[in-house]
Amino acid sequence: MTEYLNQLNNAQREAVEATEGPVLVLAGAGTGKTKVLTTRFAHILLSGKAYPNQILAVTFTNKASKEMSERIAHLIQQPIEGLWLGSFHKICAKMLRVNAQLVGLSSNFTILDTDDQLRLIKQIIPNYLIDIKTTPPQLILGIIQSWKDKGFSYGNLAPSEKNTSEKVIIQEIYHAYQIRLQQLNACDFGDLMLHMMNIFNQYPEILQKYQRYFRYILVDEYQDTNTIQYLWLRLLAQRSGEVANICCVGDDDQSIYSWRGAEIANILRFEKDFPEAKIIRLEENYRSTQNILGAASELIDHNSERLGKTLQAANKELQNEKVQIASVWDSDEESRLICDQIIHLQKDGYRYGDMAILMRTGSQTRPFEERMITLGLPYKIIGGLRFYERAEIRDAIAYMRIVAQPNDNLALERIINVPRRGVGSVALQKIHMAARELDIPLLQAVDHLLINNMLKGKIFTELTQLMNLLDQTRKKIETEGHISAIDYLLNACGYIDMWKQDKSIEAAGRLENIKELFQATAEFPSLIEFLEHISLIMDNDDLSGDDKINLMTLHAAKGLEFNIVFLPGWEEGLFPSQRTMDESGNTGLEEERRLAYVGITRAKQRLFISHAANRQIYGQWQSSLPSRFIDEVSDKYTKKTSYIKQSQQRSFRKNTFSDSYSSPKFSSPQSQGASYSPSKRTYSAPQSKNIPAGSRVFHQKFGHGTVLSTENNKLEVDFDKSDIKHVIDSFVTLES
DNA sequence: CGATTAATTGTTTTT
DNA sequence: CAATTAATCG
Repeated sequence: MTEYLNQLNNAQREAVEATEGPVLVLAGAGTGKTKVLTTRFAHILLSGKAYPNQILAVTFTNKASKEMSERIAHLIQQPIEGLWLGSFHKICAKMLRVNAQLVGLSSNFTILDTDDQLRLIKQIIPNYLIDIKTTPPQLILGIIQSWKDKGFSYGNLAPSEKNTSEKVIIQEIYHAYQIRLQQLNACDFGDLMLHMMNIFNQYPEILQKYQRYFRYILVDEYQDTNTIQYLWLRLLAQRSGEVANICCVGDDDQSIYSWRGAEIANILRFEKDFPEAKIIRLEENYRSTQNILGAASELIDHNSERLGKTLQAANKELQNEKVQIASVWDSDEESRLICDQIIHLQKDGYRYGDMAILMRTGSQTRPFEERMITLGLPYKIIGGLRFYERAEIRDAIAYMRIVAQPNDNLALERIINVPRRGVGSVALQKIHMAARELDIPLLQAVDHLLINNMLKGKIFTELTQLMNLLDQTRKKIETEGHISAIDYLLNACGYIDMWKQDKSIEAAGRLENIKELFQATAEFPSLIEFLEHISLIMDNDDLSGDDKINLMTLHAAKGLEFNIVFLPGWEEGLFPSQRTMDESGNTGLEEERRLAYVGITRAKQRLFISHAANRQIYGQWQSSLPSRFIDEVSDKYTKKTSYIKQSQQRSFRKNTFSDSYSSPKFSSPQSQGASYSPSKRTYSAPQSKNIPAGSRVFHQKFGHGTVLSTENNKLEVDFDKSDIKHVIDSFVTLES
């Protein structure tokens, strides 16, 4: 029965068994944080201390909560339902659906995405005396967002927050914005938390209900909680006259979201809020080799504001393998070097899926993508442009929204002229006027204008057709289900055709994405439930699975681990980012350093860091110095190699980073399967084929071109929109 | 109204 | 340099 406890070390076991009272677990990288959380959850259940729905477990990402629920189900040997397990926002949304009327919303409120928020702000701004040049809508939205993160409604803004004349005006915009949201029966991400906080404060009986309900509270990634999340947790945990059973797990060295309002101070404040709190440190690292861990520790030691931990490596393998640090001439050399190394390691038996390239910014993926396409290496980009943020997906979702909720004005605005229906700003203005005069939603206003013959010609026919289509779709949902109804709508309204006729390279990928969206829809019983789901979710990154090299930002890599990790672009200005240092000075620098620490500690066996002396920024070549982080790690754990001379002399050779490693030799099969789609941005090598010189071919990345010559499976192609390039034949399709 | 063209502006990081 | 946005013309 308690078999699962034997799998833990002493500190872990202590953290699991200390179920009563407040507990703070300081869990270093790779010390089994998730294991502790899930085992603790299972332990509470299996020892009969609480029912599944009496435990509140908050994580930061949906991905993390998904993993947690899977692992818990595995531990207790049965699937569990009705859990209060999810991201802060998801749990707040769940609570708010029940209590919506208390803040003037009905329970089917919409959750707006950034796009909608911005559109709303832009509509409001003209009524206020504010210069869009100096304070763009983005900035205004950002300030409102940060106020929400700190728990300020427009009415109770702290005086210190309105220290400039602009901010006083923005406060008024904030007010107007909230009024508009209420009219739309909508709220934004920040509101999910803020509304619940206000409800808790205004209606103590509701707060008490939840306090009594949740007998145990578990919090993951505690170092990344922002002020309002902290206040929310504290309200739920601090019952009067009782000691709360709250357990927070975090690592102050891995706090990398302060730009989003996260407060490391929360983790330091824990002891003050819960004086009798038990603090448990997990310091035994099961992930990385000693050299990797040593380098990480040395680096993070340069930070001053930390609680301090000493990580011990449990892994005694590969002791001679040092962290490789390479200097190269430019970013092209860098991607070449890393890709060569990847090929090498793959031949030595490592899987592509065990390797990752982690970088500071999303745009750094480009040179790697290009290199990998030419070499035929399979890769996938995790994060990047989020699936649900793509234009075609948002359009399709807007159609679903207007079907599900006819008064969703923002959705209508998005699709009313997509595909083109001749509705421009003038016609839209007319609809807006009618809606305002009669105090009705936009869709009704359209109806009104149509009935009274106030729209002419093309617009009249097109909009009449659209309105009929929407009605038909709503009926079809009843008879045929939402999937075929939506499918019908998108085809009949010409949206699908619009992309079919689009001759740009991305169009095919976009259609594929819409197909994928339908698949996702199918997993939900109703349209409403699907829409609720997507407004909160971001996890389209089906991590495991295919054997592909992982490309992602350092932020996206948090919580993951890989056998082989490459960290390119360690240059002053890029990493640490100049912008962060300008904006937040030393605090910013320390956060960058934590980001570097997160990057290093992702690696289990081998770690490669590199910097280029020259890099293209805004199309301009700029020379840059090695990152200061490189100097902060001593030779004890690292081996530095410069490739600069060779590369300049163009006598660059393969077998690059290290020639001294040894690993098992066995061939692993080349992965095959899915094809390259530009918007999904994953890629694997297809079968090779015979293409004679002179053929016209199409390349997913470079477009159309003529084959000049062939050599084995390599083609020399003169691309119409680009210059002559060498590509592998399997990346190209033959045209008639 | 919409399509073409000129100008400008920017690259963190995400629930 | 590319991608988005504003401006202009048809």
